[in-house]
This record gives sequence, C-alpha cells and structure tokens, in this order.
Amino acid sequence: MSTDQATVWREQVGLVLARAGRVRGGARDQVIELLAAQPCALSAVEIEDELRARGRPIGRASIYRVLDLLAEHGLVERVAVGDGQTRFERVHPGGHHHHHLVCEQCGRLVAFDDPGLERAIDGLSERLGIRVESHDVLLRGACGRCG
Amino acid sequence: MSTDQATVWREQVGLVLARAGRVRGGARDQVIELLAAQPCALSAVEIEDELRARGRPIGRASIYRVLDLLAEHGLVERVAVGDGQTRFERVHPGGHHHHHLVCEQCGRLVAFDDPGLERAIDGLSERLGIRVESHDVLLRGACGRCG
DNA sequence: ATACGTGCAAAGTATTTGCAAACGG
DNA sequence: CCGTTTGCAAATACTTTGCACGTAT
Repeated sequence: MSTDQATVWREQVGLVLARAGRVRGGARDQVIELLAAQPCALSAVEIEDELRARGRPIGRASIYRVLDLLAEHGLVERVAVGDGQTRFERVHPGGHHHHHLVCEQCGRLVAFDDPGLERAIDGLSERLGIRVESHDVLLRGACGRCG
Repeated sequence: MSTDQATVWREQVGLVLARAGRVRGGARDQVIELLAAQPCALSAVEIEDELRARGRPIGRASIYRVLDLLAEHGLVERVAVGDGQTRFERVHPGGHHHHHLVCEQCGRLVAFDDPGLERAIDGLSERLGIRVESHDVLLRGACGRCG
C-alpha cells in the first residue's frame, strides 16, 4: 500500500465512489487526477483551463458536477477566498487540515497549519456556548517569496 | 458627543466621505443608515430587499456602488461566507474587529471575538516567515439558540 | 455651473439545470 | 440493457458597467 498523499487520496476517492454505486467516467477521472496532484485549492474554471491546456477539454458543467459529488462525500473541501470563485481541494481522512494565505502581491494561495491556532479555535466552542463543526482561517498579506 | 456604536460609525462615515469630496445623496444615506443599525453583515441583495420592504426602493447598482465606496475608504469590511454572496459590515476606527459563525441550522450569522485567537494569528507572521495584513476566521456549526 | 449621485438596462462572470447522446459494467 | 456520465445550450444569480438624467453645493 502507498503512503504518498496523492495516491492515498486517489484510492480513497475510488473506494468511496464505488461504494456509493458510482460508475467511473472519463471526465471525472481527469478532474480527480488533477486534484490529486495539486498542492492547494483549484477553482472549477482553473480546472477547466488546465485540462484544456493538457489537451483533455471537459465540459464545465461536468466539472461542477464532479466537484459537487466529491464535496458531498467529504472528499474535497470548498475554500472561499473572497474573489467570486469557489476553490476545491482534497480532504484527507486523517483530518490533517490546513489553512490559507492569499498573497496580495502575487495572488498565490499558500497553505499553512498551526497547532496553536487549532487549539485556540477548539477552545471557542466552550467559551462561547456554540458547537463548532468546522472552521476556516484566511490570511491576507505577503507570502514568503514576496514578503 | 455620542458613544453609541451606530452613531459613532455614521458620523465617521460622514466625515470621511466629506473629506473625500463626496456629496450626499438619498440612496447612499439609506444604505449607510441601514448598515449603521446592523449587528452583523448584510449582502447587497439583502440591503435591497430590506430597503424595498421599508418603502425606500433603491437601484441595486447604486447599492453596489455605495458598498464599493465604503469599502475603499475602509468604512466597511467584506465578509465572505462561502455562499455566492459578499456581505458587508461596518468597521470601527478602533480596530475592534470580530469574526463569524454561520449557523448550519438557522443560517444566522453570529459575531464573536476572542483574544486568544487573535494572539495565535499574530504569532503566525513570525513563525511562517510571511507578512499578515489581515485575516478572517469563519466557523460553521450551531449557534447558541440552535446548539 | 459643475461635479457627484442615481436608476435603468445591458453586459459579464460563476454556477446550475435540462436534456439527449455516449458510455460502463 | 439500464443507469450513470457527459457535453451542450439555456437558465440563474450576483455583480459590474455605460449612459442619460437628477441633485447638492
């Protein structure tokens, strides 16, 4: 068995979808393959452009349907950066999740994680009398290259 | 002088816009008045609906222009919740900013703040070698009423 | 008078949906 | 075969822009 992150995720996706009675298809495989190889989140439009650039053009509607399907099964996570585009990135079973910095200079999306931040957020439930199911942190600033 | 939050903000807006050479207008005053009275963020569409319901219909384009103007001058902040709508809420000079919880049951947007969270985020700049200009935290879960 | 403000209609962009054809098991 | 998947085109939904007219100072 493989421990490579991309491969693990690809296998996980295959399992979950098969169990859900889904049949494989060319378009979906392409989207999954592309997402598996990404270090960070991509939008539907970015996926469309990238696949077209690779000579595997796929209908935009299909891309949205694939992303919806993956999101329903918790295989990808929606990342809202605040420009009018929703981005998607793989979610790993273990829960090892991270957050993002949008670089205001180069526009790149950079991932990071921080245990202290997670701890601070975990403490909120109790302190505020709410139940927190999930959370997102978005930073704006300058990335390591631009800073 | 008033210390009421809503009034302070309204006065601040008047000052800044006057200094920027802006002339008052009916539509803008309505939007500002509405935002001043809000406890939390509103979208352009919500503003339009609310003003229409109050018998003061205003063109949607004007609402967007007013919000853009206010945002340019740092008088409102954009809040992205991840449904395809941008929301806006007043920003206070002192910087006393907060974050949001989207209740998955009732859909309400609830504000909260937490010094520990801010501290954790402030520490990131150094630890990650990036420069953080601003940040947003979005929680999903159940609010006090629904939890 | 002059620049700013406003509304309407049209354009733009991201996303969703309907439907018929192609495909997988 | 039969249900799933796909692509296309059309429909939505939010937001932006162009333009003619109204208004504040």
